[in-house]
Amino acid sequence: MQLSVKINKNRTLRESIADALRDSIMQGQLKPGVKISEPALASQFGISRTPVREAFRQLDSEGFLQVLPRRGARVAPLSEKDVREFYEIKAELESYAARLAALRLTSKDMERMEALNNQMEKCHHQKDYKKVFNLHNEFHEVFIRACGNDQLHQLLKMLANKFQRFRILLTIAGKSEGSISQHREIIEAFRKKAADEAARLVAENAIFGKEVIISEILGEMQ
Amino acid sequence: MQLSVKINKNRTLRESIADALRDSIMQGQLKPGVKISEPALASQFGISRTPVREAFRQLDSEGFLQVLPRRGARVAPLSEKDVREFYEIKAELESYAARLAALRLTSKDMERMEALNNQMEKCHHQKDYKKVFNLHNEFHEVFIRACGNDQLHQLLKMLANKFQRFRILLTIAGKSEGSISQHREIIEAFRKKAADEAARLVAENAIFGKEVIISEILGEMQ
DNA sequence: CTCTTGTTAGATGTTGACACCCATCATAAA
DNA sequence: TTTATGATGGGTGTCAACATCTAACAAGAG
Repeated sequence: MQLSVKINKNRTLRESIADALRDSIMQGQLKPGVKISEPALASQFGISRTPVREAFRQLDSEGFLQVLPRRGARVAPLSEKDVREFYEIKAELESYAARLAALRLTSKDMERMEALNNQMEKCHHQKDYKKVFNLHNEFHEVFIRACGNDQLHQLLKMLANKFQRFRILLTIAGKSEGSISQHREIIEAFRKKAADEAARLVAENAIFGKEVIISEILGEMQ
Repeated sequence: MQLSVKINKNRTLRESIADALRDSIMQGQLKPGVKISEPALASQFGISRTPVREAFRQLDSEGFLQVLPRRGARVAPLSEKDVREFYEIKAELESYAARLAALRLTSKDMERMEALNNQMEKCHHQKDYKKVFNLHNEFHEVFIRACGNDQLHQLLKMLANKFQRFRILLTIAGKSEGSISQHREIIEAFRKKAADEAARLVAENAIFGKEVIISEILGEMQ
């Protein structure tokens, strides 16, 4: 495996390694179930095993790695059931965030969501899927942050990261038109300050993502 | 500080230390903001710093410790806002779990919830608050597990642990009557398979907990 | 007196070494 | 052939030592 680690003088080796591993898992370069060897990683970067081990511990708690005592670390596998459950949790939490945000979004927020969604559409047509994915995340982050519940924001971010490798399949497969039009409806509901409608639409958006992932992507993968 | 660590031959030192620290933080023996020294902990148990450091990493990701690079570890402080946000997230997720569980609870589950709640009442009168708290947790766990979403179950457990030191104040302060009668209503709704009603009651139960904590406990602490 | 600049003691980050454990494979018994 | 037993090679858990950094205090300049 090829990990790119930028060793910044101000940062800890553990931090650098953890970030590099997390990125690599999130982007799907490190496949689920793959075993990761401490000595190999350590020698690959010319460092000792200690910072590598500490990074493992951290990523284990974050759900990216599965570290079994005396058995080493593997990339945490995610089952179809896990993905389904994730989207259902996301639907609940994001729709709650939307309900709160509906009454708190500023006009600046609204402009930003609109701009992000338009950019998303443009990038989608240009087939710049990586960018589509990032814009998609930023769109959702606007109202999640605006809802005022910081822990909810943090929690959703953590979950989104953990399942990024699956979520990104949606945009890579060019299935973003649905989301883009759904986003327009969501913006419209926010504009009307229709909290319940916004909440419902956001939940539907998540469930829509689940359905597409399950039926069209995971179905084909095997 | 007095940590009790049972060093089991089959378990890793890191695991033992992490569990001991987590317990101590959850039970409020280690107060928020208190600095924890690696060398002190290590020498206290006659081990080296390495397993202690790894335990720190783990507890940091779990939200119990706040470890700043080159500045050491402190017990993560939780603000009143954090507690409020936690209960609101709990309300959303548990009510979702209740809605799903309403159609899946077995008669055995129902009997168990009833038995747990009755025991809770008995222990409450006997002022065995530690036991009340555990029974309370078990009660909620019944329908959270029955909902079928394992990740939701895991997530709620993690959140409950992280905020245990506050939640337990409720029962210690003898404020459990409200919950006990609310539990009866919840059981009744489950018996009728009234999913929406059960969901609403469970959410109200969480918000009730929030209100009591905020107004009667945190208010008095300063 | 306040702020800045060494200085120093203590803590954290990292290393290399060692003991122990686990998986694997070879050998032997059934 | 299949199962059981026991080497062995590699990996993991832990340690002690060293390097580096932080925080606290002392001394000096403004």
